[in-house]
Amino acid sequence: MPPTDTQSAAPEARQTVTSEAVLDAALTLFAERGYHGTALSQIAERLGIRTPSLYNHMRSKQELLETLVAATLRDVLTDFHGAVADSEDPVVQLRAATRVYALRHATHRREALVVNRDTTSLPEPALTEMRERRREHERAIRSIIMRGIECGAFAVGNAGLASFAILEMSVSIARWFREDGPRTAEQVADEYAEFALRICRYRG
Amino acid sequence: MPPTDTQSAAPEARQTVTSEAVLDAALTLFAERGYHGTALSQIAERLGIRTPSLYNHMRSKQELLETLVAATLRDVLTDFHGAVADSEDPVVQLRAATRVYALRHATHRREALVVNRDTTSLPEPALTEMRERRREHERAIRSIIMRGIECGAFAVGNAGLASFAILEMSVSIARWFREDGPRTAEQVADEYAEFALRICRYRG
DNA sequence: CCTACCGATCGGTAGG
DNA sequence: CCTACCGATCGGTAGG
Repeated sequence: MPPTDTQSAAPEARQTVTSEAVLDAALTLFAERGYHGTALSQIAERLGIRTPSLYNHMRSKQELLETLVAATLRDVLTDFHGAVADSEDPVVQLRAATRVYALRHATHRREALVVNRDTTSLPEPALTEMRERRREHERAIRSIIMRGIECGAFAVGNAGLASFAILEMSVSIARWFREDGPRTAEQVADEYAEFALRICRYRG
Repeated sequence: MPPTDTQSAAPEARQTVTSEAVLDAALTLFAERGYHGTALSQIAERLGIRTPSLYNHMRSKQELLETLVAATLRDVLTDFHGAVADSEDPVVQLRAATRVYALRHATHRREALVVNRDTTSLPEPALTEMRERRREHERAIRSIIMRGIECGAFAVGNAGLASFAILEMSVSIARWFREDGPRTAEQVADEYAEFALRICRYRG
C-alpha cells in the first residue's frame, strides 16, 4: 500500500530500488558470506522488497556476480595504467603500481573479497576471461620487475615469484583493513609500496 | 551386490569408505568449489556411495569443515613452534617461521584454500576459536619482528603491517603453486623466507 | 552400506 | 512493485 501522495501520478516513480542498489546489496552480502552462501531472498530483504522484484533489475544471480567481478577487474587495470603512465623508471612504476593496487584493496574491500573468493564460481566463458585479466596485470608487474633487474635497480632471483608475492600481499589488505583503524588507507598503501621495492631488493 | 569373496565373513569388512576418505574428498571439493558450493551428494559420488551413507562417518557437513579447519590450524602452529625452537635470533626465527609457513602452503594447498575461503562459514563458537588461533600466529610473528627491530637487525616502521604482509603473501602460494611446475615447494619456501627478511629490511 | 523419504529453501517464472 | 507458484536440490532422518 504505497503512500497516497503526488508521485502516484507517474507509475515509474513507484520504483524504490535501482540496479545500482541491487548490485551494492549483492556486493555486501557476497563479501560477507560468499556467492553460494548468499540467497537472493537475503539481497531482497536488505533492500526491503520481495525476491521476485529483484528480476526487474537483473537477469540472474550469476549475472550479478559477473557484473561485479568484471567492473572490479576493469578498474584495477585502469588504475594500473594510470599509475605507470607518468614514468618509464621501473622503480617509480613499481612503487606507483603497488600503491594504487594496495590502496584499492583498502578502499574497496568488498570488491576485493568477492573477486578473490568467488571468481571461480563464474560460468565459462566469464571465468576464463576474468582469469586472463588478472594474468595481464600480473604479467605487467613482472615486466616492470624484469626491466628493473636489467637496469640494475632490482636484484631478485625470480621476477615471477616477486610479482606474485607483491600482488597477493596487497590483496590481503582487504582482509584486515578497517576504516576506523590506526592507519589511513594511504599510509598502508605507501608502506606496501615500500615493501614491494624491498622484496625486489631495491636499495634506495 | 558386494563380491562374494572371503571377506564377507566379517560384517565390518564391508565398509569400503573410512572417515579419513570422507574428509579427504570433502577437502578436495571444498577447496575446488567452496563449502557452500559443495553438496554432500558430490562428496558421496566421489567416494562411490550414496549420500546417507556419509552419516556413518560424520555427524554433519558443518562438522567436516570444522574438523578440517581445526586440524590445519593446529598443524600450522605446530610447524611454527618447531621452526622457532632452535634459535633465539630473530633473523633465524623469522626465516624459519616463514619458510615452514610458505612450505605448508605449497604442500597443503587444499587445506590452505579452505581455511582462507570458508572459515567464515563456521558456526560459533568455532569461528571465534579459529580466528583466535590465526591471531596467535600473527602475534607470534609480529613479536619476532619487534625483537628484531629492538636488536637492530630489522628496520621496519610497523611490525604489524610487516607481519600481515609476510603471512598473506605466503598464504597466496596455495593459489598458484603447482607440483609439476618449474620450482619445488622447498625452493619457493626459501625464496619467500628471504622476501620476509627483505620486507623487514634485514641487510644480510 | 542401502532405499525411501522429510521439510526447507533454492533460483526463477507467470501474471498482474 | 506484488502474490502465487514451480521443479530441483539441499542437508538430514528412519529403518533396515
